[in-house]
Amino acid sequence: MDIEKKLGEKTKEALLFLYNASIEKITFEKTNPDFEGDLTLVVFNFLKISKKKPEETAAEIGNFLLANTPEVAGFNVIKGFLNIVISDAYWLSYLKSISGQPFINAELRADAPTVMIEYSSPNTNKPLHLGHVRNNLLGYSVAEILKAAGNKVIKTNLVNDRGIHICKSMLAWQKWGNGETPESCGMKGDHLVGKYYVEFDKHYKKEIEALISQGKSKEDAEKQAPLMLVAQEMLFKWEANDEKVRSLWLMMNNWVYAGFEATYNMLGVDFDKIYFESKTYLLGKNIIDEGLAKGILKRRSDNSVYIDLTADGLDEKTLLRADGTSVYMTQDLGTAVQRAEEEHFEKMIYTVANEQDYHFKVLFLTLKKLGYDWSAGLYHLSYGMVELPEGKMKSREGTVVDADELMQEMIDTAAATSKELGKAEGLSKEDSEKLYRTIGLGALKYFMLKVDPKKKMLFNPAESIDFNGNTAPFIQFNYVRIQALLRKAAEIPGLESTAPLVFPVNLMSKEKGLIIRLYNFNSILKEAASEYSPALIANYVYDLAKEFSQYYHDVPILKEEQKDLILFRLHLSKTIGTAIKASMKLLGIEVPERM
RNA sequence: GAUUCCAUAGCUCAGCUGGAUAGAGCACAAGUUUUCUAAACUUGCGGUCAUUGGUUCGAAUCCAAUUGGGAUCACCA
Repeated sequence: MDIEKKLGEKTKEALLFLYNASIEKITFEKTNPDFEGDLTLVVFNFLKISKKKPEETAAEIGNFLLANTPEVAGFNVIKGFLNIVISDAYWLSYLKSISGQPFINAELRADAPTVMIEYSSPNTNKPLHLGHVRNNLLGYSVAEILKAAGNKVIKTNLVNDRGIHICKSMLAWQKWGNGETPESCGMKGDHLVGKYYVEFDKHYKKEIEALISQGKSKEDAEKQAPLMLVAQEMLFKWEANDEKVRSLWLMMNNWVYAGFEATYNMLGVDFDKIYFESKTYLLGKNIIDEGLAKGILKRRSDNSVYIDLTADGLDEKTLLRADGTSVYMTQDLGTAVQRAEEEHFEKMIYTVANEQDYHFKVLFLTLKKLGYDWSAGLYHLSYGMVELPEGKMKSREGTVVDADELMQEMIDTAAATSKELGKAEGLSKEDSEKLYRTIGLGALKYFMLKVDPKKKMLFNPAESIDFNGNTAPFIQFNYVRIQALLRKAAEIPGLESTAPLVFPVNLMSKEKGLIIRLYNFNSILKEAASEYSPALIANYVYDLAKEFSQYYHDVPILKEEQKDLILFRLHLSKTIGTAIKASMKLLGIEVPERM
């Protein structure tokens, strides 16, 4: 049984017995490392019922717990803090109970809740950049965490494959591309299409400048620039199913998909279901009609349709233009309803940057007002943007950090560092390249996931991402040390023991600390799942690896003289290795066997 | 103007649901390897938790105001 739960119940008994009072909720904290003990009960809240001094109250409860709870080995009182020492026997029995168990139970109950999580959702007019990388890693990791916490997860991607931005790339390619293809120029398809998106912008800006110098306002110039007019015409043709435009669109989008696939593969993310906006952008209009019929939506005199959310502290939101065409919100309404009809889900998570907080507030509230019960399960996983030292990344100004380039740089750095340290000696070319990928991409993923998703994060291209300290390579390194120990142990004659493990009677403080960290895994996983925060897992696994690193440094394992102790320490190390690997998997990070 | 998010060491970040002397990593300084992989370990340096006020036995944490910064408030996506 969970030791905190048990102590909580015993404490309730103590309060009833000592002070004839019942308290609903008892919580314990980790004991401050400066004091002896494992769990601490703060008794200030109980002074009202005990009517005694803090020290006295704490001592009385401590004595009760000591007398009535076999797991409690002792206690000490400092001011209002009751520091409780849990017996080594309890921690050892806990370690025994998880022996050989996987840290994550993959088996799902038949009635496991279904969670749909949408992430990535790129535009198909340019390659992925660092902002997408955060989105992808976050979405993938949250999906893994939710799975591990016992949910059935459906990963989806809503690809924005139509719209004016795509037409801009198409038009520029048509005008200045000379028929070049990814094959002919050896460029990844998404990068090639992105090149023409930038090309469009370059010429477009010149046209605007020319118009402004002719005396037009900036606003008019942007609308009247010939290139923009042609791009818009292209969009109309696309919507009218014009054959030529459609086939150009299809060809260029396919280039992009091939490029994205390569990036996704390298990042290690995947999807169960991919939606395309070209197929969903017309959805939602019927919902508008229903909403109008119910009187929830209103029509303006110019025929446009809106919902009035001013009573909820938001604004009036237009849902259909005066000409009857949809806006972004319309198709988001439609897509949500379509998904709810296709799949039963308890939760649907949208992984989208926090610049769209307002959009999702409106979306969820509108669905609620339209009477969809399932809208209560919608959640916007709003994450902070990745910023550069000079501020926000801007694709058109070329200040973006390209995803493919960054990943390659990380792998190259990993390779250079590995060679420098002589870590890759004796590995085949294939194995060493796999190792560099594992380390380089691990460093990148950990760097992005260790930060609280809600907070914006800074990336400074001038400072390379670290491989030392609080990083994935450090965690991987400690996993590797454990595997090296286990390999060596297997070669030591006579060490292999088929007899049951003999656990020591007393634990070293580092050993106890490590077992307690293992014990904490489940509650951290639970919290990470309910907070949608891979950062909690990242911090956890770093702390575990760091504590192991200290243990490894201070305590002999294979060099220990007593065979029983060697086997015990190996067993503990192996269990820690399993926990590290499982935690890293939740972050989408692999661990190597040697490095 | 309205709404909203943020502010912790030189830098990047933990510290959520109020608890003991605010923690890591990087950087900087010094040390540790005939001993299981030194991408390591140890020690030192470094803080008015933006400011002010409030609630409380107790506030980095909750509330309010102020200052500074970001985002949003389109018949854009």
